[in-house]
Amino acid sequence: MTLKIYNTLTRRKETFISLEEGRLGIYVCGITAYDRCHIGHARSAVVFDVIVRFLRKSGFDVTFVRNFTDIDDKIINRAREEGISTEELAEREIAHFYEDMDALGVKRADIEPRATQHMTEIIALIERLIGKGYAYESGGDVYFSVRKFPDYGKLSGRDLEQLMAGARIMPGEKKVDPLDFTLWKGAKPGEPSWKSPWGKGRPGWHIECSAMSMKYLGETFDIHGGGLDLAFPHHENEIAQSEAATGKQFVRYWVHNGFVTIKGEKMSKSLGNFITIKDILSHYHPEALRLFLLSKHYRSPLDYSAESLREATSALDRCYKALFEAEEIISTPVKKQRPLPDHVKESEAFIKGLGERIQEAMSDDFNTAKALGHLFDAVRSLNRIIEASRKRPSALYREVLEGTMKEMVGASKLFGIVSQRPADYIEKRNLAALEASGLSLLTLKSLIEERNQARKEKDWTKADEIRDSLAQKGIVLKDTPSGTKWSADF
RNA sequence: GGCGGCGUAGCCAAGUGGCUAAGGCGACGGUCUGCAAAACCGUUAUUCCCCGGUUCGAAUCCGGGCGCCGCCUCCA
Repeated sequence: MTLKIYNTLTRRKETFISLEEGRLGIYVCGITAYDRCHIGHARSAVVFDVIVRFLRKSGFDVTFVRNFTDIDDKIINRAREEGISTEELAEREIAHFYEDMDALGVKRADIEPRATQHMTEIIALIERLIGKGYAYESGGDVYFSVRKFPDYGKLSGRDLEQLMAGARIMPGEKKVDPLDFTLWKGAKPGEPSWKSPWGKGRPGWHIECSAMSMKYLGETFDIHGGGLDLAFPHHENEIAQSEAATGKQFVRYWVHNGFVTIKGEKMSKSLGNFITIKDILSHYHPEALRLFLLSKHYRSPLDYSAESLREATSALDRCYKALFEAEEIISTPVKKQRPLPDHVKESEAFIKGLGERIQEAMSDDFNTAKALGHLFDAVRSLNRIIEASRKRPSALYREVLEGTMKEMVGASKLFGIVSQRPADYIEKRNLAALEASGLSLLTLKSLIEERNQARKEKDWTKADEIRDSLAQKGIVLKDTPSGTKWSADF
């Protein structure tokens, strides 16, 4: 199946062809380690996590690189505010990042390079640019001469004259041209610094990504990703640095994810309207967050609200509930070998095609929203099979349910959802509800017993009173043929 | 101001020239139930922001409006 990817560079959906057959390299800009991650970071992480899973599932041998920026102005300022070293701060925030990513089920990249561990490569790249006349040293700083790189602006679609209008030379900068950007910053007293041919200093933000991506993936590689806000100037500058140095195309496909907004506005550190991953996960299941983040196409803006997370939770519940019911039926012995109705066979065949439909949707520029729609179609079909097996049990359902469940759980792996055992998911929710209700399991059971006694005596008023009072505490009762069951209010 | 994107049901969201406009959340009716819950079945956009145009045919392409958002400064 051909894979189509929207390439920011060409502004078109293109057929993806890897540089080397069966293998590909992907580099995604990681975080600057100075603060906790918010949902915007979660979106980027989850989107590329799913993209990498999909590429691997499609048969590619993927090398996935995601960096950490562990030295820059923000880190220096924040460390100073907190009275700790930049290393301590970066170390702490990288640990926080892993904590969040592990909770979210985002897999580690194959290589996770840090800027401070690649000074040799960074300095070598800057020297190469100076040697070729694309960069110049000025009073301990090194700058890139934007005007010497004719392709500048090709990614973000701007020309130099437009950029001139907004360009300024900040106090303390020693640029020749306001458009030029920093490759190396001379150290001010008290700042962390590394030795270089231009004196002590530290790298600019853009050069580290060029140096590290090319080190691990080669001078030309397949995919470079990141948030849409990085397209300009960060990625534009990466192209300029890398292509000026090598004379080769830097990246073949540029993939940018859209923003998470809140009340329609971009969520960002600078606006202060962000919600951290940690905060969200204290209220919602990590898989509900993943489902929410994947519910819309990765390039579109995605508006966060508590309501949207609740909806995602309901949708996730729907998946788990269906699988849980299916497991229950499987574990209930049935002797009769009644033949299965045609509609059950149709549903079974339909579910068996799920993986293929998801593959197709994902092959069209990673259309997770469409793919998830297919998953929910399968949930409905599974529920139909469950319904039928409840009406007319047959031992033959066992194999049907096992096969369809396996297909659905297997397909969901791509999205990193439904990864728990359904019984565990349901039980965890139920126990949480029980705890929140303030009742003990014993009390709850005796209340259910009391109600069933009332039901036997057809004292509906009393039975309903008990049920209503439990419902108010978040415990829902269901009277099923196999007895009364309690659960959280899903 | 320059560049880019978006506007599909009550809400979220796929679909970007032709089969009944996916799916989720919610609401309503039915089956089940003592009544419920869950699940299933059905209903919930004769129409895709508005106005023109191209076409045998447009939510989808083109032109013009209106509205919203992003980038142009650090930001996933």
